[in-house]
Amino acid sequence: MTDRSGSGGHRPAARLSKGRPSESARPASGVDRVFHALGDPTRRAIVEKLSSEGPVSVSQLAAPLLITLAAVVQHLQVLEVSGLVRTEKVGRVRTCRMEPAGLMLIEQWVSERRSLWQRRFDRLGDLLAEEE
Amino acid sequence: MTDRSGSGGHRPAARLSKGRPSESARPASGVDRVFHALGDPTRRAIVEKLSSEGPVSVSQLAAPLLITLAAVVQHLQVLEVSGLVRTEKVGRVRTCRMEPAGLMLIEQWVSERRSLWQRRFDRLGDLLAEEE
DNA sequence: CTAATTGTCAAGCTAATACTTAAGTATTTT
DNA sequence: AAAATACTTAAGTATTAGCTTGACAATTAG
Repeated sequence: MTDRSGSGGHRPAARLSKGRPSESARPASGVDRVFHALGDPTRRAIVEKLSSEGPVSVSQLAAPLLITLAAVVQHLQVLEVSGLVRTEKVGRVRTCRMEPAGLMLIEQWVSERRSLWQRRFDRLGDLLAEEE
Repeated sequence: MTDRSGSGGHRPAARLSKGRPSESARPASGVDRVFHALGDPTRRAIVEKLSSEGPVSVSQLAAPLLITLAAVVQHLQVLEVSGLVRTEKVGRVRTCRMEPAGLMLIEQWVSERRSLWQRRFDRLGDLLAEEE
């Protein structure tokens, strides 16, 4: 999985229209995809199900969610592209499983936020100590 | 910050319309709000900026993002409700800062996913060992 | 072989959303 | 006091997206 942390490219050049801006021309990074994927409650529920109950079929995902197969397939597509889920079709059954590695980008991003913030916090502490 | 992990309540009763379902009547949990907030690249960029550069004003957030103040204010609202950001107005300037505690829900969620998955993985390992 | 099951794909529908503008308020500077 | 600055709020706009239906294909069961 290509690892391009950061939120680059979300701001295109000056826009000419008043409505919602269309998606950036810049390809989405790994982090973009993962956070986008988990930004939806249904998709989070899918990942949760796969982590706790293991590999299940598309139908088995759809049932408790009370949504159509087609809706599930759409979500799975997003999850697969993000690297959080892997699916495999054997016969007419597609089995879905969670990819734990997919969570690493999130952890890294959070970790980075923390350490950058901590660094600033510490610097402030030093400044205050200096003034005494 | 109320801590209600999990993705409950995203699936309402049988729907009567074909369009996108409207938001669940059930109140969004902390995790819902945090993931929803970070599901947007602009909001992630805001959090990144606050973590690395420290407290900045609304204007200072808007400038590099090349979006209007009003847009930033909308994003800040989402971020504040999620607990990731805190703002404070002194005079005419509103200063925004990152709340590191807001990241904990994410870490917990990811952590849970990992351990549940790992548990299943280990169980499978035991089964296979048993068969030999 | 037919019927049932599982999934796929395309198109449509409706709600959400990320931005804008415009008008206004409050504070600070000149 | 007037002008400039920083923000706020409401309403509008265009795009995205999460769901559905309908038609179809492939596999399995009877």
